[in-house]
Amino acid sequence: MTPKSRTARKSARVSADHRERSFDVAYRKLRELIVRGRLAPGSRVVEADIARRLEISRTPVRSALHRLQQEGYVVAYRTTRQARLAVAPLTKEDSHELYWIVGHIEGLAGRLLAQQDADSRARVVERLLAGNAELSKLAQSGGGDPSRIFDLDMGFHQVLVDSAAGPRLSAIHAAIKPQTERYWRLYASAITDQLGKSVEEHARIIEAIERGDADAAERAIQLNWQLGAERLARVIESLGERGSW
Amino acid sequence: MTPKSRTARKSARVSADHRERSFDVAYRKLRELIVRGRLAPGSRVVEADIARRLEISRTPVRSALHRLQQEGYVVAYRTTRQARLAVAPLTKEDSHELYWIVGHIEGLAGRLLAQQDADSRARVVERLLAGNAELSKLAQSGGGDPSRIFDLDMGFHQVLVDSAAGPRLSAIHAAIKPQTERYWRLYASAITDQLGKSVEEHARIIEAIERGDADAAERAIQLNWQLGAERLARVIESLGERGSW
DNA sequence: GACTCCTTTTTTGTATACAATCGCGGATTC
DNA sequence: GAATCCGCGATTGTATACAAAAAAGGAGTC
Repeated sequence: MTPKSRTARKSARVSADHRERSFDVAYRKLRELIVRGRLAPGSRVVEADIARRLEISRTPVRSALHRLQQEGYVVAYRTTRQARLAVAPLTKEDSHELYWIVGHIEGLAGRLLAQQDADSRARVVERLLAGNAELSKLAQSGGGDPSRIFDLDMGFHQVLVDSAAGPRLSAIHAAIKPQTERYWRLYASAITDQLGKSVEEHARIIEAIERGDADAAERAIQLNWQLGAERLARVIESLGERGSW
Repeated sequence: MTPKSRTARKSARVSADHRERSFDVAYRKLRELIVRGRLAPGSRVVEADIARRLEISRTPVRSALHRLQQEGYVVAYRTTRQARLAVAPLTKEDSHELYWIVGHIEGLAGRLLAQQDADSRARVVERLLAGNAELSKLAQSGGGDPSRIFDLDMGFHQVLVDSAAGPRLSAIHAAIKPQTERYWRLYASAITDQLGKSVEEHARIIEAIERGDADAAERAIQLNWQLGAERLARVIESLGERGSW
């Protein structure tokens, strides 16, 4: 019964014949569970449990877990012949490494973007300005729900990468960047307080891209993430590590 | 018969009870086949074929292929419900993106290294100097077999990463860096001609690390890879793309 | 009570069966 | 001859059975 009774397939979507591979479903759902914190940092991950929970067999779950492990959402301990997996803990050291890596990856994308021709840059700059203006509004009004802020910030960085990065850079960014959301969520309230600073940093990024200054663009993006890591570290320091175990 | 007759296991290594998971064996062997060019760039990769060739079942082969795909050794086309895999082609654009990414990843490691205390740095510098001296000797004598040169160069970069990078940075580097070997091998003769330049660039990296100048160290490492990409691009230009299809 | 040894249970890794999908070639039609 | 459709072999994705390994528990000993 567990793995979706096979006869009941005709009842699936008729029009959008768009059946996703269970592998992808498992990956997406698991990643979401981890990022949203519904799977606690440090907690064991057992293939059979996940399979039951998602109502699929262990096979696609295993594939998804392998990928999540390689990307860093899940870590293995006792890595002898049989691996035991756990949700990656959230620590100050890890957040530091993670933010610096993302800063460098995105910084490289920004460099490539700043090297594009003026027309392409202008189109991107327009979109970046629009997004950052929204953020600025929320920063000044003080309120605004965290998830909206997060979406806007994510959009900003996504535009950077999408408009300049090649397949490799995009893939690395797509694999790593979402992990910053785990830290963001954990300390959301404290971070959104300092939203104004981030908006200001974004403005400098946009300026550098607009005038086609690749070095400056890269440095500005790195600085944004570097300062973000410092802000996060201070919050972690004052609140204590919530997710190490 | 194909998947290793199960009864014949007692005959395996008696002392070193170190049975590697077939998953890991498959990953290692496949990666080696691709890097050494024994699986041609652009050629189809069929699970069952690999399984037969390695004398294991499709299950571990699939796991290995998933990982290789995520790392970029293998690419998927027709990515609808059924993926079809092929060995990643070697192109000028890809080499450019790859080298820049590696330069940034290693550059970050170099930055961290330059920030360590003077004692740690001195120990690392010593190892780097030794390796680079060997390279310099080979560069001046002109001869020297390419694989020795490659090993020395790889060792140099490996020391950089191992002595400073955290788990995430190390993992990314370990996944991506070996792919540069594919390009190296393809144009080995032309590259080794210019070995002297690379040795000189390494020397600047070592200097920066020695005096603890993080910015300079990072820039020097990036420059080494950036110039490497340019040297490679010139060679590809003159010889034509050998592995695109 | 702490330790060791052994048994039982849980969990992972591998092989294999089967179903869904894809791709290619050949037959058919105009 | 070119285009279209059909059907069959090739290939991938999923489920499941089983074996190896690790962990958990329990009896016995000191």
